[in-house]
Amino acid sequence: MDQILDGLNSAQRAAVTSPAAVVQVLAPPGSGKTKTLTSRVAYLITQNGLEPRNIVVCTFTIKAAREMQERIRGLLGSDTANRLVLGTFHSIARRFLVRYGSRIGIKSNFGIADTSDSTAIVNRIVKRLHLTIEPKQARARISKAKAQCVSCAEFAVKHQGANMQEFSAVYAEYEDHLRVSNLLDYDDLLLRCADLLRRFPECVARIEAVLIDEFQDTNTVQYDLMVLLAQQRNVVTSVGDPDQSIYGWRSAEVKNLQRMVDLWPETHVAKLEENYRSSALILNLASELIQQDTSRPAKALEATLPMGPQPVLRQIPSAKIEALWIVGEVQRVIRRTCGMIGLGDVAILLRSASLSRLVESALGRAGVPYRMVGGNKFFDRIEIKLVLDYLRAIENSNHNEAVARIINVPSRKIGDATVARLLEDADARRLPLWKIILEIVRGETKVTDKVSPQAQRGLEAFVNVILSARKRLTTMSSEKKSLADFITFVVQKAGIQDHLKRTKAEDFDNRWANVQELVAQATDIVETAPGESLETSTEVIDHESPSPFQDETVLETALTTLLANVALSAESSAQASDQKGLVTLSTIHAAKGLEWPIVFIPAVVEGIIPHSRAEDTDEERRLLYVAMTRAKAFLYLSIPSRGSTGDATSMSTFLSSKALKPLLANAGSQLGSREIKEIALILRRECPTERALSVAAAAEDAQDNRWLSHEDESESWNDDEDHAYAVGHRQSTSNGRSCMIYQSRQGLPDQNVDSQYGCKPTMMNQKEFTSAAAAFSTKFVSASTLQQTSENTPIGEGARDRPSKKNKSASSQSVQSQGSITSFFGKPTVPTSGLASDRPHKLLSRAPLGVIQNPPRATESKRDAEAFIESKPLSKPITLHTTSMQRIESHRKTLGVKRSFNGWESRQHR
DNA sequence: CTCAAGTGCCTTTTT
DNA sequence: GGCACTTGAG
Repeated sequence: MDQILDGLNSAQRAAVTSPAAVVQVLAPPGSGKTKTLTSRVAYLITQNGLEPRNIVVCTFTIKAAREMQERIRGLLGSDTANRLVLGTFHSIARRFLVRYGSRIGIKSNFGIADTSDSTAIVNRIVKRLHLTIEPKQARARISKAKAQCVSCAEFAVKHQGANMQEFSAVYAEYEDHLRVSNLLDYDDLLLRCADLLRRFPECVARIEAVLIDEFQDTNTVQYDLMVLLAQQRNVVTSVGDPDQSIYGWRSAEVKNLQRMVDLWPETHVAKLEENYRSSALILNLASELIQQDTSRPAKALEATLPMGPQPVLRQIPSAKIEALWIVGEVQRVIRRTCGMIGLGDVAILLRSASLSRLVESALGRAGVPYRMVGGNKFFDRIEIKLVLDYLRAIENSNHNEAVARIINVPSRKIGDATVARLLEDADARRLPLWKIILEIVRGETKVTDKVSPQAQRGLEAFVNVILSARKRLTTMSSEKKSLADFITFVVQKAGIQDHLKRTKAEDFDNRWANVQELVAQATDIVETAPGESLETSTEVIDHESPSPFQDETVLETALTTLLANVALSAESSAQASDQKGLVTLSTIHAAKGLEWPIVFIPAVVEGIIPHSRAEDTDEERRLLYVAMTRAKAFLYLSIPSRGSTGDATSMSTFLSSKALKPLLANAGSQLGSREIKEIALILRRECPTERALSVAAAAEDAQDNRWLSHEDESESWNDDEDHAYAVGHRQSTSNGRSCMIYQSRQGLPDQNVDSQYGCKPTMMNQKEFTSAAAAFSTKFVSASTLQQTSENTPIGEGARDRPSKKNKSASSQSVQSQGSITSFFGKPTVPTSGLASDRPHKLLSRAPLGVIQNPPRATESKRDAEAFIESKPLSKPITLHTTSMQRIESHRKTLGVKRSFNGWESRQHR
């Protein structure tokens, strides 16, 4: 008991120990929301004697679910934690449907249609009905209707316009298609579960308490679901904060907070008002920001931590330099704090996943390992999708979308035209695609007008793959390893390895490694989704109804669970851990509920935050508020004057308020030892010794390594331009002079280099170049070495000798060791994979290397650089080229960036 | 005619 | 990376 209440403040304690059946906790950022919720769970179990397996805990993300489980494990031990019914709304709903769905006509082995499936279905319907509406919009609208519990019949009645008639037709067709295919989409999981619980309350007869995290993000179905789950005892605890409502676009209803109080008038509303996460200055800024929303009720949020370093708002010439600056600042803070702060303490939070590219590139360049959260997932990689689609087709052959996607992958000479005809036929006859294919292969249909002989052979091969896999599925032993074995079998039978070799030659190693990783983790993914208790403790739940999986082999059940967990984006526990010491890149949405000592928010610019397509400005502001309040000690906002496309931008209106100005510094703190001590206090970490700090400070000053390198070897290779060039700009560390390096494709001095940096480029041959380099007492890699390196390093080689960032090939290492400036030329993979493989490095062989000597203090460029570093406005913006994904990939390869199940690191999306 | 491969456009946020 | 569209090979 003491252990549960220990370390809670009075408000938290009041909420945790409240005798009221219904408790609504209003918990602003950093006020101990999770702590309160987990303590409440513990309290209900130990004090009120509730059974763990009769308690439902709903979160919105897998991450939150896992975190919750960890915390409860810490309080009550694994046994108890594992017995809770804990997970995302969707996963809990799925579990109920698997168990009891048969009562409302849902087969227990239903599949889950993900967004791409839904889109494909709607697409085909729209085409088939020759409608004019936009499929994507239609899909979004269906999802919205479902989230608000509007069935298609209701919708048709409510909306009578011509456009709406079309839409209702699509809605109806869509529902029909899902039903026929034995599929449920994300909204169905919730909707049908609510349906089930409404009609068969006995399914939740045993539920003694329901706890909801991030309650402000519930939509109508989820709210209904909460009420229905709790209908037996009406014991509910919700935790939320209207200020952090950022899912309005997903039909979240903040007014559910009020609905809850209206429904249960005895609700005890508990307000938490003390923040334990962020420094006082960060909190000041965030509060000031959120108060711009005048419709919002005033609210107290008190800082409990010292002031800390002032939050920074940085104006930066371009998005590219912004990325470089972020990396530089990360490294500076880490150096200055002598290891008190590490890479794992850093998060870069983005409004949209697509903003990550430049940052990734800069991190990659600097050799900083990172991981990504949000955005596209591991499971969205094309090769993973492929394997999963095979598995889905095997598990449920009615899954038209999966079948259609794999039918000609690897190529079986079945073209798009054939597939389209087959699909059309399937739709017309209301039969699954698979049945049509079977008919053709078995010769039951005359096909000459539909399918060419070669396509016929292809179909036969395809059917063979699926059928033999299915046979295997029902006959294979059901030992622990068998799921992995089964997937391996499917991959072999389908010829996926060869297919990847053929189509993804340059990246085969990576792709194949991904497939193998999926195989390796399959069992883990099935087993480690938190709180599978509804399934595992079947004996206790339900005596009268037989196990839904009665007719299936263990292996089939495992496969079904694997696919469901994948669709609900579970990650294996192995992937979830093992990510310490990496910088985190995340969307702001995915960062909710998390915290880091250092937070960067790039591109706080009109059009991005608030997003140009956002409908609700206040929600965009709350988004920025959520992002800011993730920070414990350091908060950096930045605004590039030019976006990645080079067009001018303006500061976000959220920041232009006069009230915010005095709260923001324009450059990072100097980090004197007094400040660092305060930071140690904020982070509750041990402060480095005075001595260590002064050594670090001295080293920093002596090194005076604050030059930003604008060098950009790979990005500047741009065939579309007359002057593909690369520019380096760095102060030599040993003699204090600065120099510039450039490389021109034509071997001509480059006008851009000239005007941008305000100094004359000097052309040199290789020999002159080398001696010029020596004059800077820095060794340069020679052009010939470079060429050799490139040739000796086959494309894709970097991937083979992973893991870890130390996997730079030997040649690269020797180059790197020659001095700081060589890192510019020193990465063999840059020329190697930056260029198309069929023209091996001809640009390089033609290009002379040059050094431009830059007389100390004389040039505009130097003033620019200095001004930038001293954070005075630049006299002239420096434009650099935009980057491309391919090149980022090559950086990642060079670095051996960790693959992450939850990563963008490869952003293929199907 | 069919299919494969290439080009040029676009890309908010998530279960 | 997806999608619509074009081009070239068989």
